[in-house]
Amino acid sequence: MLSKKTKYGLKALTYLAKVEGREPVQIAEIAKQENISQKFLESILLTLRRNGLLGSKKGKGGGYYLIKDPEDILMTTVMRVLEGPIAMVPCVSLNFYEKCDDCPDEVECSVHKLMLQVRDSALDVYRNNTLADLL
Amino acid sequence: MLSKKTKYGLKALTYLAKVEGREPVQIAEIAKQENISQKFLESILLTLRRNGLLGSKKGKGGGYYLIKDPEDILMTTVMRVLEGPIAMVPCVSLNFYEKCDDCPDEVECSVHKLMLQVRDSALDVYRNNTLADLL
DNA sequence: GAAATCCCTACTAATCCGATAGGGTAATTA
DNA sequence: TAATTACCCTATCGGATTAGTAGGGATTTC
Repeated sequence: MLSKKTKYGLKALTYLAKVEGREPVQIAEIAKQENISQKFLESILLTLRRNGLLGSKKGKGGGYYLIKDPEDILMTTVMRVLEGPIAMVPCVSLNFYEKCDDCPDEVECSVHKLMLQVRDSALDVYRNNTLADLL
Repeated sequence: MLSKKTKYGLKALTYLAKVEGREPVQIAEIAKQENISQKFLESILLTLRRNGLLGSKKGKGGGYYLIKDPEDILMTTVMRVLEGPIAMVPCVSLNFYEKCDDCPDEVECSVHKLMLQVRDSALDVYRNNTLADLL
């Protein structure tokens, strides 16, 4: 299951991508328009900012804004930041690899074989979609 | 993340597919060979049986066995039985569809757009893999 | 009829998720 | 420079889920 964190994060990014110019948008506005708990959204936008996807401006007229063009924001990045590993098992993860403690032989493992294909197909989708493609 | 339930279930199916003839195999044997908690595995094999993927035989010399040829066991079926919906969000699920309670317009929703592609690519993998392909 | 084995229910410890609460800090504007 | 606005950060919590445990049937075969 996709976490609400990721779902809300994606919606917020989409919302910001639609904004004219690059005007900062307040958390409260996004939360209201997208039906998201404001405090929860706050923490999500914060992690997006920490990971270089958003910029923020404090004080009156402040808010969050996209730091790059929507065309340059890959879903691979977004998903890794919000959802974590793309692979369904650590033993087929590119960025979060971990050996299984059971499973003596990775090459022979049926789970490994299957999940490798699933990972590749998901990666394929994420690599071929930027934020701009979702508008 | 893939649940251990699914992981163990897949391993058990693979194990049974490798067995000569269609001799019943005891839970204890599979559990030991594949490093799985026996009681936990028991409940998994039970759901596989209830869903028509395995047969069982009681009494001495009993155990579990494949009820169909490995070539005829699709991963789509296995995944749905063990892991549940293939889609990451209910609003793009074929067999477990549910409308989002937020989200006024599904067609405009960026999450929907992206997850639809992910579902299709995963389905593609599962439809093109039978148990026989994983041996 | 005894042994082997499947079958079923209930419980639990640990973890994660989504959300809430509350206050601190920095920047803008009057 | 003071008030306001809005971001920033920490802590906490209820509920759901997961992975596993325990214990005891019920059935079949030898």
